[in-house]
This record gives sequence, C-alpha cells and structure tokens, in this order.
Amino acid sequence: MTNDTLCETLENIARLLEIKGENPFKIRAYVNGARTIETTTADLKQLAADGKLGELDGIGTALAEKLTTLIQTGSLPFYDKLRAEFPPDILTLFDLQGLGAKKIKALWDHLGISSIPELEQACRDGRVAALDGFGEKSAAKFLESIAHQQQNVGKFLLGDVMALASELLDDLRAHPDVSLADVAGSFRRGKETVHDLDMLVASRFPDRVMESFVAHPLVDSIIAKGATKSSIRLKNGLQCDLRVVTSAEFPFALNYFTGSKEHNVRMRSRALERGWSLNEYRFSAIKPDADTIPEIYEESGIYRALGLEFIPPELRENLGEFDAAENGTLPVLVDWPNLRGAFHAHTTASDGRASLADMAAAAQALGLTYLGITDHSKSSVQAIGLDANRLADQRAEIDALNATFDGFKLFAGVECDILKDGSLDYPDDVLATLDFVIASVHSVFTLPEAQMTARIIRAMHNPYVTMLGHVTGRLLAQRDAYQVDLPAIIDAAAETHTIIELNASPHRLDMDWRWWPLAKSKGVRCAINPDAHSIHGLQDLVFGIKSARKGWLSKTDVINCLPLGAIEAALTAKRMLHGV
DNA sequence: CTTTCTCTAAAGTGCACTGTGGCCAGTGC
Repeated sequence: MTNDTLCETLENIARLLEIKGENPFKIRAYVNGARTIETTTADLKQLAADGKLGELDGIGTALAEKLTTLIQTGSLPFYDKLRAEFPPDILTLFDLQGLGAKKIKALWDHLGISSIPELEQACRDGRVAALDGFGEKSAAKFLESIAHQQQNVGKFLLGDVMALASELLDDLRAHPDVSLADVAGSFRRGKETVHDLDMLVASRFPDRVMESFVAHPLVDSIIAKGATKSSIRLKNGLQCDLRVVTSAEFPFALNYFTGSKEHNVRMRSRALERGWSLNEYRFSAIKPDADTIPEIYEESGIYRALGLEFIPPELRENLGEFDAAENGTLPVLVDWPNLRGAFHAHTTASDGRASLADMAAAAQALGLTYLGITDHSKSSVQAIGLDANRLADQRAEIDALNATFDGFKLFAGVECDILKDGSLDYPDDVLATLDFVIASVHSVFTLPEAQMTARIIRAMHNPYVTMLGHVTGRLLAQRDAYQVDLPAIIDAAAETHTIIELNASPHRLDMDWRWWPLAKSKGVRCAINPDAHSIHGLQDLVFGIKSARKGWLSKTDVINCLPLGAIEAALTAKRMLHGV
C-alpha cells in the first residue's frame, strides 16, 4: 500500500461523502488528510505500527484508525461500503471541469448517469438540458469538458514519468545481459508531456531481456512481445516500448528513436548529401562515390560524421539547431550544477507544507546557496495568503534565521496577486520591505486577451515587481492557458526589466519552452523557480532545467545561476533603474 | 472529522464567475 494509494483512497472517500451530502467539514477533513499523506516524507507503515499516525497534522483519531486498517489489511470496510452505494464509474465524472458533487448527484438521482459516456449521450439527446437547474449551456459545457478530457487522455506529465523511467532504466541496466540502456523519445527531448516511454537496450541476448522486462513489477499488461520489440502498459496506464539492438547499432537507434521526426528527416538528408543512407541501425553507402563511412561508437559520432556539433536531445525539434550546430553556435545549455539558488517557495505560513527552517535546510541539502521565500498574498484566501502584518513577521523570522546561516541566505519575498485591474495586492510601501516580489495571476482567468495582457503589463510596470510568475496559468493536461499576448508580455518584460519565471512545477512548466528563444533575444532573463509547496517540491527544479534547456537557455540567461554576492544586485536592479 | 481552547463545545478559506431562474447555487481557486 503506497502513500499514493492511501491518498487516493482518502480523496475518493471525500468525493463520495460529498455526493451523499455529508457535513462539509467532515469532507474537508478527508481532503486535508489526503494532502498530508501526499506530502509527508514520514514512513506511514512505521507510524501505523507505532500507533503514531495521529501525530501527523490533520490526521485525528478517525483518520488514523482508517489509515491503519488500510495499511495493515490492504482494505477498508468503511470505504468498500461507501463505494457500494454508487456505481463504480461515478468518480470518473469528477475528472470533468465544471462538474462537482452536487451536479453529479443530480445527474445520478434524476437521469441515472454514472459515467462519462452516459453523460455524453444525455447531453446530446437533450435530457441534461431538460433537467431542473441545468440548461442548454450546461449540456454544451459538459460536452466541451468531455472533449477536452479525452484530448488529454494518454498525456502524461514529465513529472509523473520521470520516476517510472528511472526505475525501469535502473532495472534494465542491472540486468546481466544488458550492456547499454537509455530512454529515448519525447522524454529524452524533455517535452512537458509524453504519450509513451521509449526504452532502448543493447544486448546479445534479446529474449532474456524481453522476458524480464515484461515481468517487471510495474507492468499491468503486455500489449506485444517479440524478439527485438515489446510493448507493455504500466499500472498507471502509460505505454512503454522496449527495443533491443546490438551495441554497434545502439547509437543509431538512440538517435533515431529520440527524434523528433522533423529532426530525423534533416539528419537523413544530410547523410544523403554524403552518399549515405541513415536508419535506426547504421550508415550505409548508397552511391559508388560515397564518402568513407567513419566508425561510430557513440551518438555524438553520428553528428560529427554529418559535419555537426553534438546537438543536445532537448534541441532536436528542427527549430534552428542544424544551422547553429553547423556554425558552431549552439548554446552551452544550463544544467543542474549551474544552479546556485532558487526563488518561489511556499511555507506553512500560506499553503506550503514545511516551515521556513525546513525549507532552508532542504535547499542547502540540494546544494543551493540561497532560497527565495514567497508565500501567497492576502487576496489568495483559499491559500491562506498573508496580510501585511504576517508578512512583516515572516520578514523578521527570515532575518533571524539568516543570522544563523553560514554561506546560505533566505530572501524575503512574496507571490503577490495581480488583481483584476493589474494593480497589486499590497501597496508599494509594503512591497518595498521585501527583497523581491513575484507577481502572479490567481483569479479572473477569463478576461479577454487584450485586457489580460494589459493587466499583466500594468503589474510589470510596478518597480517592485521583480519577476512575473507562471505567465499563462496553464495546468498541463488540466486547464488551458488564459488568453494572453506573450510577445507583448515579453516586450514589456524587456522594457521594464522584469524577470520572467520558468515555473518548474511539472504541472505548469510555464512560461513554455517555445517562447524562451524570443525572450532571450530581447534580453529578458529567466528565473527557474520551483514553486515548491514542500521540501520535496524543491526537486521540481530538474523539470525546470529540462524546459530551460529546451528553450535554448544558458547559465547566463538564468538569474538563479548567479552566486550569492551577485544575486542581490540582480534583485534590486529594477528598483535602481526606477529610482526607488 | 480535526483542532483548539473557554478543556466541552465551537469553529473550521472567501470571493468571482457562470448559468439558470427569477436574485440563488454550484464550481474553482
């Protein structure tokens, strides 16, 4: 019984209780409990055995007892009984936007709807529109939600796939018959979402590798199993393909299966110019007067043979990387060792799960030399945003902690809401007390593009706004970006000397990698921000780095690659320019 | 159902937006 399963069970209980119309506070207690489980690093099995689950925040007697049963027996009679009161698929309706417990209950009570296909049918034949409290627009909105949800089925976040990929890769590499193993495909290219995982292995005994691969504990079902290629479905629904080649073929296969398709087309045409064909196994001469084919031992050799610098996988989208590789002007991409610190971290003061001191310790453990603290501002009531007094208290607490550090510093900041009209959630004299300010949109997402753009640009003109947070508000595979004119935002960032955040949360990765080359060309600097809500969340920086690399960024483009001692000036530069 | 404090009983994120139905209810953050 993993923490994920426990968390999911509590969430499902909350939802079912909601359909039943239970006491809202009881429902929230389950949701809170789920969140605690989701983010804790404690060993729950041990806590359950010691009878200490109740010591966790938000877990009282009732939840502790239920969790203990669940952990120790693998099931929970209370939950089973609750589930039996409703059709099993009814929970899937919660995945649709605009549909909550009350509406689901009404659809179930009056129309007997308990699944997405049933809802779709009822929307189409007019039964939903005819229902009390619903209308034509509701039916149309549900159909739109269904279409959107189906569009996102089969999309997996980089964050969800990373751990699975490492586990599978580690296990493949540990296999005695495997000499080389890697992950290719869009995962290797650092795409923000992936549809499947392409694993590649070099081995002299393909069938032995295949046998053990399809028997991996993470496997749910086998889709195909052959001599050199197998496809399996993992327990979370992700499809995973494994190909086995020889060691000599491995660099070619790795290159071919990493793609992108457009990149591969360019590679093959370059090979043809030299009288060779290029496929997933090798170069072959196709003309009598072809150039001599060099020996290839690793992937970089393929690029060298084609007169190119090695192109990092993240850049392989045929978006200018060939010209740069030919001219020797590829950027040296930012990488983990370049990071000196990070901004945008929440604490228990707002909706974070760890204290200031714990966040500082976790940042140091990651090798960072500074961390910028940014809890929510007062308008974000749902996230327990801080008023000016609590903000001042936190500033004092940070100053006190800083006195105890050697070679590490906390910066006092805030994630300040950009209000509907583009004004900020605190007056300037409050913002002036902080080391830096991230301004973000957290409300009224539905403004027309022109108004949203003007709103954000107005906020950037405030001299105290150091950085712009998650520029488009998108939640990958969940919520579309709000309407905003990004080139205009980028121009305004350049004009006002506002740093743009690359929010590293795997749910956001916002601003999107596709816009960074433009931003870079205008001189806009990037902050790779973890948006951490727990100590674990700081590790999301790795996703941000992947996206930054995909956006052609070098360490000089990324503000948090500056060392302590230089970063302070970067944070105050905008204020100096505005003379405040 | 949990937390907090008045240690038995009360309080527990609040606002904007949308659609429907007549000025409120549900959803999302």
